[in-house]
Amino acid sequence: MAKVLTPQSEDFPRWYQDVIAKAQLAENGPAKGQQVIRPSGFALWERMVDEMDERIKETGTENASFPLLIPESYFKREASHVEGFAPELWMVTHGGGKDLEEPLAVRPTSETVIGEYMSKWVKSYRDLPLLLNQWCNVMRYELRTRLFLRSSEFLWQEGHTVHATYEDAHAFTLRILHEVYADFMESVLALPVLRGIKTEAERFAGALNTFAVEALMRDGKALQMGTSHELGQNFAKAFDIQFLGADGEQHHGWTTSWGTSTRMVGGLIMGHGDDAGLRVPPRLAPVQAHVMVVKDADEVHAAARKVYEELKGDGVRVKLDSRGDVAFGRRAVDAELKGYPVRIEIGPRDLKNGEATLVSRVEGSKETIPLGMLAEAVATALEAAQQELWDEALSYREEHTADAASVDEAIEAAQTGYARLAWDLCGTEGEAKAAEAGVTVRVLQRADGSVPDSLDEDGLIAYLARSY
RNA sequence: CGGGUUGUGGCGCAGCUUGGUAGCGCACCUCGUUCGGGACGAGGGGGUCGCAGGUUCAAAUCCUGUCAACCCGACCA
Repeated sequence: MAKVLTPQSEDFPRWYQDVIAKAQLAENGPAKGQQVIRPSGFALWERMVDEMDERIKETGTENASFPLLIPESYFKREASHVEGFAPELWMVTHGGGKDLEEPLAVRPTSETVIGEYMSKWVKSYRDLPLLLNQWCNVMRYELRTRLFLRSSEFLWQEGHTVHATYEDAHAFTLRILHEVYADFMESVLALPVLRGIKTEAERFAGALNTFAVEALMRDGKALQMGTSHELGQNFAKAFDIQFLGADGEQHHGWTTSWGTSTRMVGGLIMGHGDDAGLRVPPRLAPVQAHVMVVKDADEVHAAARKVYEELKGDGVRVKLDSRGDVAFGRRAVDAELKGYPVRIEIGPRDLKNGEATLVSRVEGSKETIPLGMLAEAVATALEAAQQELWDEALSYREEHTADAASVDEAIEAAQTGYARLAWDLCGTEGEAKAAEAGVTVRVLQRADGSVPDSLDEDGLIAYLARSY
């Protein structure tokens, strides 16, 4: 097999850049920190959007769209929010050739504009809960950028809700974390995630609590894949989101916000990719089966077309590669770079025996299958690939999680993965010390692995790691 | 803000010391032979050498200035 990429073991960041370039996923934009997402990369994102949107709607949340430009004054209404985001804001100061009376911020997140409208729309407890989501782009000024992981503009989904009580808001924050985010990442992306609560240092600006899901990449570094915040009444007070309760009194609402972004594409690449390129789990894959004409001959084209139609009819996302002017090896390497889960090679040799060759990207295996049994074999292979990716990622995480008895031990263990350390033995001082060594507390969990309701609980366990 | 490095076809680079017709690999185009793991041959297209000025018969090359990017440090989180 030709060496197409820098091996992961040699230089992981270089490997990451290589895959993105060679699989034609994305490239840098004209200005610093921008990214251009190419069709191959965007197809992955579109599939994520489809799956996520379905789960979001399942919670009763509806999609809407709010303005890209937000009056600067809105940001100033919530003190810690503006403080947290000020360094990352892009401001628009001119329009129509004139100075604007009030600068407009390019949204880095939309709590403030949406809060303004929630205030208008919520009058009665009967209006609650108000469950909104928008798919959009946001901009944050960034110095150190990496494609998909950190860029000055990115695509995401941001949910914003108002509830009548703390309990309802809290439960919804966790419902999103479990039923939308963790479920999508584990069952579709085949990436096991740690669910937990963020420390004060890592909390969203203006939130009461931030919950997150974290995945471990194949270089032992963690990646925050999604966050869900309970905002308490902070934004409700800043934006006057009040409702008349059944008791006849005015009450401030309890709000939440939650988001996932194109960063998940980076997580997919680094969570499953190998030295031959991407490995895309079948449930996500924009192309699940790649039907490849091996030899440029009429009967081969006809047979491949037939297989393509049959699989398509079965609901498989299938792509027919009938290019006769590109050598087999190059086409095979391309398919591996892009991580298509299964490939069906059809050539004269196969046809003579009434067979096709089924190649699994994940396992690297090849087997010949009678044409009549191909549909069934493809379905089986897709299921196996999904399971195999999950199993690999899970055992990788297990092998790269170590218990530590002190901050120093945790820093040491975090060089290769997660370090588990009793939060009592760490604390904010230990967290600061670890941060100096490039190690951060990713999430806190209860001893039984469940998600704490707040940081006040006793006996919490910290997961420390290096991270992106 | 300080120190360092680098700017040459789309990408990666050589050429600069010692001025003299801008080159190489990949990619791209055409034709042919190929096509079961990044094919081969022949031919071809594409570059104001970051920008400005200077020295010289002649500057990618020497000199001055300038801009930009990257790395290290500091600052911030």
